[in-house]
Amino acid sequence: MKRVAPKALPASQARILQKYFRVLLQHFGPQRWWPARTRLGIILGAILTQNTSWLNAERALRQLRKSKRLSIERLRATPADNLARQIRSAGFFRQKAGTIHNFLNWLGVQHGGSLSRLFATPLDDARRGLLLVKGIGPETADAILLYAGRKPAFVADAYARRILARHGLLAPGASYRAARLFLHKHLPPDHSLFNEFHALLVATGKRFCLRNNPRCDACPLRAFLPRSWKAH
DNA sequence: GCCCAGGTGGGTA
DNA sequence: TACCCACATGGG
Repeated sequence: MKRVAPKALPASQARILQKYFRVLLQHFGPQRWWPARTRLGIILGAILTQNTSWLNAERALRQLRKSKRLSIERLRATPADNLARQIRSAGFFRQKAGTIHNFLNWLGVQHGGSLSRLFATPLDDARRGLLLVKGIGPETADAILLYAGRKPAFVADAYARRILARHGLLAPGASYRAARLFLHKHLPPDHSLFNEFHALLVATGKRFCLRNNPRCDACPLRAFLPRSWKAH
């Protein structure tokens, strides 16, 4: 019988992800996210940055700080139209003002207004609860759980999905759910790893993996791009 | 003027 | 389930 050289085992998805993480960390250094100081600031930032640049979200956050409304009680006491005016720079301001109130009211009813109590509940329960809040979808829920709650919930945002899809690790146009499942399946559930990895993917996406103008030739992950990726 | 940015929810087929 | 659309500001 003809002897066939054993095929080299394909690198496991887990190994590929580990490699990406090492390369990105080496290239960019630690990102030390989330760029907000307090848990409440992180949660508000997660809502304010929905489909919005962080610059505009940060302006809104600064305005809230300036008007001394950065507390659960004061935000709850601020009428919706007033709150909307303050966060105008973040765009979708009426919707986001509603979401902030929805979240704080839910927190009051379900967790006695205590973030510590919210984050003391098991990850899956906390996530299910957050998803019941109108205006909080899967990405915002994961950002809150990961960055404010230090829970291992990967934020499989647009940048993460775009990068993984271009590298053939996800199907093009893969859903949030599919991307999150993939990352959770192939990474150890470590919140500090999820935190740093997500932040590094955003750093990569912003600079090199733009929607219609990818700059793969300069990307630190260029060596891992599949040959099939020719859109540049 | 145009495209884009760390999404979400409601409607329709 | 899979699309389509409204929601809105500000930078390049």
